[in-house]
Amino acid sequence: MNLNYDTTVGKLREHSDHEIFDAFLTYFSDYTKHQLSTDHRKMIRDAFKLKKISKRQFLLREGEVCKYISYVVSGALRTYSINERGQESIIVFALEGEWVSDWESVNLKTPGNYYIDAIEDSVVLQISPAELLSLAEKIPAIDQFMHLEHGAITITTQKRIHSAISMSAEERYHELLKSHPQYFRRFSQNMIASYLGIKPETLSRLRRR
Amino acid sequence: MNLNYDTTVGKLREHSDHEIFDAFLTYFSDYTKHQLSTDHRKMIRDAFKLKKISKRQFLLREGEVCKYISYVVSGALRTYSINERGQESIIVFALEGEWVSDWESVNLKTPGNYYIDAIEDSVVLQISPAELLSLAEKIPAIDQFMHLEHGAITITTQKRIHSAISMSAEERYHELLKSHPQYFRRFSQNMIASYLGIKPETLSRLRRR
DNA sequence: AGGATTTTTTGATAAATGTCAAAAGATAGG
DNA sequence: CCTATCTTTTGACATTTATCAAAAAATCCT
Repeated sequence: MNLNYDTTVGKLREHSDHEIFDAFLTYFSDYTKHQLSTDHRKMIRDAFKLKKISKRQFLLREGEVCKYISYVVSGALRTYSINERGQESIIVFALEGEWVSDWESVNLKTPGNYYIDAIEDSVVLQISPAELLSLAEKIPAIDQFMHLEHGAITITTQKRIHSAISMSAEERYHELLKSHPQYFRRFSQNMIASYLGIKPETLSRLRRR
Repeated sequence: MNLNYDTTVGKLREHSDHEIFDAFLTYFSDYTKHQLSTDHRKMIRDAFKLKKISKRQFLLREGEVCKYISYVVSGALRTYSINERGQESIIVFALEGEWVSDWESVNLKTPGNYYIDAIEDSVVLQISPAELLSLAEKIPAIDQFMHLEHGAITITTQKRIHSAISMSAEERYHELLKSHPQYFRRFSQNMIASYLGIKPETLSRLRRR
């Protein structure tokens, strides 16, 4: 469906596909403290689809049914919506080591309301929820990994909801500075504002203080 | 630690503990389409602790380490925080069939920032995350149940974040009316306002239109 | 039922944030 | 290196939401 940018984007050639999968497998066998048999490693390799996307390329558009959950190997992506007035709101940033998807669309198989695109040239590993569940049934490490990941995602979202409903724009800004200083290095202020749910002008004024 | 209100709250006597567990087991063997062996049913019964709490009683206070994940059998609870200015913000409502916990505290075993209390007389089934994981390892139905529940929770929180950062108070109010009309029947406007992240006065004014 | 308590509404005003327009500054690509 | 484009800042003003106080309405308790 999307072009494969391998041939045009030099940076994406830095690591071979083999090295990427290897790093991924090592990462999460460490994470779960399970040994992975050669057999299991092969099953995992076969189940995930490696995808390289360049800056501004889309993984998903509004109205499409989201087919995959994507693990970010490198780079940065965002999930965002655009409302009737043309206003963009960034729901999540996904950096290396994080998962991204339109969770409603991918679970319910309904057309989604979100766009997902790459903020930087990125590499992701994609898998459908059904395949992931089936892997989890066969490979305990994957099963455990999913439980752990879910726990981590739930913590993050609980915090985000808390800050969105209980803090002023200024407090949210300061909290984000503390909790995610990387965001300010990697993303434009327009994007930070959109993530905080405020206008770029407001963010600019908060910063002046 | 907490008093058991069985003897004082008539309403809580409507169902015997046995009936409650039975309904719970049936509910989720239906949900997961797995048959539960007598053995597995017993293991689940033993792992979950039934707790009856009356209106305004706390399941968790700020500063405590949250020990349990609670499945709401009947009634309604809320998770909320109180900031420096004494301002209450409701992070989630949990009705029958939903799970409630301070996810950060319970997963990281750190003192939490939230209160959890009962809005109505309620019955919950409690289990520690460690025990739940260990059950999941032994009982496929539980394992599958957790994966499904996590999926559902992720959908809900994604929606909540979206509405919190991309909508005005008025839009959030109308959305909540559509998505959760039960809330308006069961909870005071003070609580609805706190859930929407606005003042009760503002909610009252939105309603007038 | 009746008084106490809590919740909801209303009004006047203040504070926070948004809107629109334009300038200044930064960045990307030829 | 220069121009076109995009991002950030600033200003004037509009709108939304909060704050504080008090009245009205609903609910709780005995």
